[in-house]
Amino acid sequence: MARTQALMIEIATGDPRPISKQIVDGVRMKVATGELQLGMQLPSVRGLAQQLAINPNTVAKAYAELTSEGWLESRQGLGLFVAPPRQRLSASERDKRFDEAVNRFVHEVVALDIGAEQVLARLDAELLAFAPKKTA
Amino acid sequence: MARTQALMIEIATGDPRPISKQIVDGVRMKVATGELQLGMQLPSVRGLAQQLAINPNTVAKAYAELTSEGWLESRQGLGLFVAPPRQRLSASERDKRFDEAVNRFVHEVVALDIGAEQVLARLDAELLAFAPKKTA
Amino acid sequence: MARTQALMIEIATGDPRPISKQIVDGVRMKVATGELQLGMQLPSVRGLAQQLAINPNTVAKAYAELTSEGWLESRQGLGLFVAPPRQRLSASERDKRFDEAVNRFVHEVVALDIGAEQVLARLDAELLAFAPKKTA
Amino acid sequence: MARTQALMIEIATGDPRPISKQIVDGVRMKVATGELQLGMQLPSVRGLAQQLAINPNTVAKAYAELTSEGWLESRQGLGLFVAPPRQRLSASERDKRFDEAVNRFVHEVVALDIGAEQVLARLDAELLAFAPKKTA
DNA sequence: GTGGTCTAGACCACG
DNA sequence: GTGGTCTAGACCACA
Repeated sequence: MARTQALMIEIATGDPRPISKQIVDGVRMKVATGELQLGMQLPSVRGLAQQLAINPNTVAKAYAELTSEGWLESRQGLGLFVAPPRQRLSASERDKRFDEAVNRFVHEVVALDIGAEQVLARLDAELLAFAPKKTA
Repeated sequence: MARTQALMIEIATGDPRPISKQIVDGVRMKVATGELQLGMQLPSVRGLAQQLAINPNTVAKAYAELTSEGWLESRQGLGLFVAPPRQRLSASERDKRFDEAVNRFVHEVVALDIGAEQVLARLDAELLAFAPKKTA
Repeated sequence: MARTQALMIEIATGDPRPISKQIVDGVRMKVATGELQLGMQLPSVRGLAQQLAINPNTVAKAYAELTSEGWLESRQGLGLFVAPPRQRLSASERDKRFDEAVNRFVHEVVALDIGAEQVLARLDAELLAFAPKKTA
Repeated sequence: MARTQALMIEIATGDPRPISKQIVDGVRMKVATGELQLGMQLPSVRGLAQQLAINPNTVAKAYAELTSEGWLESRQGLGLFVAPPRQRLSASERDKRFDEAVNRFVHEVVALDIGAEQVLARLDAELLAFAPKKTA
């Protein structure tokens, strides 16, 4: 019950992020937006590796990270599934990471000399795209 | 007022960015905010390296990147100075980097499961702090 | 400053835990007991791998897990160091994991038909050995 | 009173233990606490497999392990029954498993940075709940 | 079939 | 020198 059709994860060769991180980000995104819902099965390590034409170990590494972060859970011999959401980080840790992310982003944007209005408008649009969260 | 007093750049050991990038970001930030103004001289490679207790090669590499990007210019035998503002990046390059920054930031925020309103409010405040740009 | 002498981590072939997990547990233990103190450098990936006669990737995997858990932090090109302690898990997550650990342990002990007094005495001794925490 | 009503063993999808081990642990627990008493019959392999919606092979494997450990005994053509209590494990085997369990538990608790007093108090309560052992 | 671990060896960025 | 990533291929436990 609850199988994924294809799970269109894309990896871009030009992307500076390592492949495994792209997979992690992609899956995390799809779970956050509800495209991947609670209990859904993910493509197999070997399957996704073949689909993306990369080494299975790379996929396994990404899945392992997602599992240790609590996004996925493995059922022995069956595969990996979207795990029930739970609060994994302490409030202080979340705040710290949020601060870091904001700082880095502001640095970059200021360095590019882009107006505040433009930045906010863009982010408003991007973030609203993630408003419809898990329907479960 | 053509000399810098100290150039308080800070290196954080916990920061995931390489040290050279921290320097580049820091200088770019200070130029963008006007803390480092046109014509001001930067600390010498050896001086800053000693002040930060890091390898001079690392400082040199950062300065080289800033120079090639047009933020600084070297005057033979005198040292490095803040360069006159010119179009440092092509429009397409700026857009590309902006897209990347936005993408990375959105990814991180989604991963932390922080609401769009909170993100926008925070960024609004942070960006306004940089409104008084270059006095040039 | 603050180098490790040898860091006697031991891996037992008879141990059912995978090698990388043994390393993770060992380091975590030494940090928790203060044997490895804040800012101390860990043996290099290649060095520890050679010392334990295992593959460097296995050490790297263990170190990566410890880093993502917040026990260690890497300084580019320099090595890995004990990170400042911070609260990484939410209270609810901690409680959940504690419950799981207690449950599993009680299951095992009951299955072995070992008296409660004996269990408590043993644990009392084991846990007190970790009383002298970080002197920093 | 030689028949079990249902044998409420529960399988948790999030549990890191393999399903077969969950069954073994569950049955061992129920025998140890006296919920399953001497001579009681266990549900059939197929029945339990259907009830838990898992592969019959998995149940068979768990029953085989329990039988080989002396918790259950099969009566040809009748089914599996709780075996009379005998020394199921040698003293050295018991000690070995106890050591392992203690070690694993201490590792986990240390990793969660939970105080010794809290751990002991909790275990004290949990273990006392199992004081009324086998009525046999 | 599934995921998990380990080995071996390569290449990269950083200092 | 340091850690980080990726590939290739092997072996294991589990269902």
